[in-house]
Amino acid sequence: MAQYTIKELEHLSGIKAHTIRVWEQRYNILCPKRTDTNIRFYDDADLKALLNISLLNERGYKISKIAQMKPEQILQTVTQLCDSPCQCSHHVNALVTAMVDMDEVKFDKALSTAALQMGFQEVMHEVIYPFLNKIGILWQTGNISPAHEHFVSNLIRQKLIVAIDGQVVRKQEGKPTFILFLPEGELHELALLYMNYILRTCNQYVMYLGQNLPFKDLELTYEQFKAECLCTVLTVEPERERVQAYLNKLAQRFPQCTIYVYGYQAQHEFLEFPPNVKRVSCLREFHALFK
DNA sequence: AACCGGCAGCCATAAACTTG
DNA sequence: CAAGTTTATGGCTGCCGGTT
Repeated sequence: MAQYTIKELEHLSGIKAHTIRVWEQRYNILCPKRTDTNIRFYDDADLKALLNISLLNERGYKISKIAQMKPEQILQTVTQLCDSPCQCSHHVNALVTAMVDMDEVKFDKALSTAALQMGFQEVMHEVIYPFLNKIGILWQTGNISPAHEHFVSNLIRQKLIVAIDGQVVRKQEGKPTFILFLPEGELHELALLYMNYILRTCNQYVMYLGQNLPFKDLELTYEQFKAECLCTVLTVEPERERVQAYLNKLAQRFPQCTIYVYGYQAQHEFLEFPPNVKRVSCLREFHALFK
């Protein structure tokens, strides 16, 4: 069972650590265990309870009212609220809960109901991305196990692949070709898959080469198909110090291409983008380019 | 020993809300 | 609408464990 510090709870629930302490002191909301040195730590049950409370609080329920409610009552009210459409944060919370439970059915159900209510693209932008951001915070602190990471990324991957499958685009004369790839050592594929989906919905012709692609193979494919555009996502590779050199290498080796670069490593302020390399700072922006 | 970062606990205050 | 109440947030201080 996972353990969380008060800071991690703050990130996951959006409730400030200070406020969590005050609520505990005033209303006995959450009674965390303590270390020998009196530091609070929380378990999965605490996290789930707080996610529900934060949802009610967000919807205007006063904390004093919530504190008076019994746990079953809170659960019931949350369920009622979740039935009303167009509320994104509860979908995100549902995903976090399903993840800590490693409950595939629940996870799938959360994704499906969200998709039913708002459509797949909106779910990607409004639910899955906020969700990945939230747990990204946990990944950085090492509190999420690799098992959790695989669990969620595989399920989301499946959804994306099914969605992509439904978008067949034929090569036509005069239509540009996009090559999508991740650099060597890079395995974080979700964003690249989503770019694939976006391009196909915008009726663009895509060659998807996937993760961990050696530079040589990229060159070979390029030579063979003469693509007009390249797209890539830099999450951990290349490292901070080597990103600039990598961008320059791409620009120099593929001067005829427009190269779109997304991902954490592409967002650093100090980077200088060569004229044919475009920084993608969010995927909505990327989508807007091809509408 | 001096310093640092994170935390608990207390107090003050701003902002939102309720009541008469 | 003014006064009172509730709630969230920020400041401050001292404590603790770890580091230099």
